[in-house]
Amino acid sequence: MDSSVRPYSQVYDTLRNVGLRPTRQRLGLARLLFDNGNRHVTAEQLHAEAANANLRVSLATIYNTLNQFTGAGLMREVVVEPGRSYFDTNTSDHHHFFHEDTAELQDIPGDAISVSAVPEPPAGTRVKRVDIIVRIKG
Amino acid sequence: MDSSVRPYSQVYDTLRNVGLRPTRQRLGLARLLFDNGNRHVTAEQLHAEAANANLRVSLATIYNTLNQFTGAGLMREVVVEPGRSYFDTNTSDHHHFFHEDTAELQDIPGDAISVSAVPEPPAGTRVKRVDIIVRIKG
DNA sequence: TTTCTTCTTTAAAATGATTCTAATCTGTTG
DNA sequence: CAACAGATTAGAATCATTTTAAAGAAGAAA
Ligand SMILES: [Mn+2]
Ligand SMILES: [Mn+2]
Ligand SMILES: [Zn+2]
Ligand SMILES: [Zn+2]
Repeated sequence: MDSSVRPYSQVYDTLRNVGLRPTRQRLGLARLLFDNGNRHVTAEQLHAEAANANLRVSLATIYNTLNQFTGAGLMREVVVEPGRSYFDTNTSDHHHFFHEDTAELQDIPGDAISVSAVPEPPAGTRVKRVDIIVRIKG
Repeated sequence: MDSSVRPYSQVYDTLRNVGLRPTRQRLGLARLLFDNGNRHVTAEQLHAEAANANLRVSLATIYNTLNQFTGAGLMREVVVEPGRSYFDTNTSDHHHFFHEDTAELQDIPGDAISVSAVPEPPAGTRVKRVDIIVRIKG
């Protein structure tokens, strides 16, 4: 588990497990995303971060990768504002504060909040997910 | 209260009250929006509906009007999908089912669902609104 | 009602996020 | 290594929304 000795091995295996080739770009992005705790990033943010980390990746690849990671269940998409999407490395059951001033997301652990008595979904439908967004301002 | 006698008077007063000139376009859109129970519409949907009702309004005016009505507190914006916004004529405290198949919103009355123990917002912030989206599929 | 001012509407262009295209490159497997 | 499938990328395209700036309509004053 010494990341200085096997720097890429964990994400490498993760990528293999979900059927994605461990390319230089995906490995680099996976490290940025998963090696630093839970993250909520937009494509542009991640692109800037990659550039900053000397990882050359096109914006198209950023989008491809975020969508692939999300499709593979490694991340999830959070929609709070019209116009742009956030991608969340925390795939466990949880909810969010959204800081309207700074446009930042912050986790609310799943057990710190809960919905009482969710009404029956309309006949013929089933609940896929319940999203709670607590919008806050300075 | 006979709408065939005073067809526009209610929305007319509403517009005056919020400081918006009662123009032909705003009056027509307000009738489409408010005279038929609660609605959840996208700009494109309302534009099509207006055309269908023989009301000539540009798409730019649709956007202007939806944003002005929202700013005036006559409607609110609901964000559930990346890429487009829904505008809701129901301004009371309530939440939503979102049908992922049909991309339609359906109200959940405020008293039919509630959040237990919303955690304290981070220091220096206050809660502006809590949005609950119950995502459902056929 | 005429005039004056301010607000509104609109076509068209601009913007911004995201996706697509199609050419080039790279990882994997034999 | 050879061959192929899959991945990356620059740039174009798309789509929702906003902006621009010119023309039109509403309200106030006279
Ligand atoms: Mn997506
Ligand atoms: Mn808006
Ligand atoms: Zn999260
Ligand atoms: Zn609603």
